[in-house]
Amino acid sequence: MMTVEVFPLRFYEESPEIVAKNLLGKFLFKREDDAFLGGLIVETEAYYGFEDPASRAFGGIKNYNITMQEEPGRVFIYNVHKYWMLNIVAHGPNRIGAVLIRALQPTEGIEIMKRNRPVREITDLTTGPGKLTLALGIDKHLNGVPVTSSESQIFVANNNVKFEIGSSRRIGVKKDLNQNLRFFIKGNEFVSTKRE
DNA sequence: AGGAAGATCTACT
DNA sequence: GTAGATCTTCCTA
Repeated sequence: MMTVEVFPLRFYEESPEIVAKNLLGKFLFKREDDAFLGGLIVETEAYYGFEDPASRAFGGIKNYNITMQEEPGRVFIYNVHKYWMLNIVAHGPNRIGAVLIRALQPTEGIEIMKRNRPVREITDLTTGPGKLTLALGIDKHLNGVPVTSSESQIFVANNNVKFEIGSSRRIGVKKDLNQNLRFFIKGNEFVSTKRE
């Protein structure tokens, strides 16, 4: 693998919306023995705290969502409909928030990921929040792990690419806020849905 | 101990 | 476009 440049904690100490956009085009890697699984982040969604009816923190801090209000730059994982959702905690001081990783463009460990989640087309491998956690072998045990160190089992690394950012309402959300909080790389074929 | 909800996915029509 | 399957967690009793 190429040289790895991770981001410091302050990269994640911004509003979820800002971090959601800043994470696009960056690498996400998960360590698997001697191999790395992962790829480019091509689709994200921002979630806030008590004021966001779609947020896991809506209704109060509980055991299972406590990570959302703790230190930014850490993994926050919860379950929905049998699948694990991968988030990265992102918020200013004394706030609550996280960024949901919705889709990856696979670049590393593709063979292993295909074993974890057999598919015919590579465009089916990690093009959805539940799909990518299965392919990368991510579950609740990674909850709280910092993505700010390349020594972590899972981390985010820098990458310099140019692209246009598209946005839309969040996917699958019953009670959404009145603004676009889903962001994706325009024209990328690994975005989970064409909806804009 | 049981019921309900959910930021999903797949397979159909 | 929609129905149904499926799991983890929370709420009430």
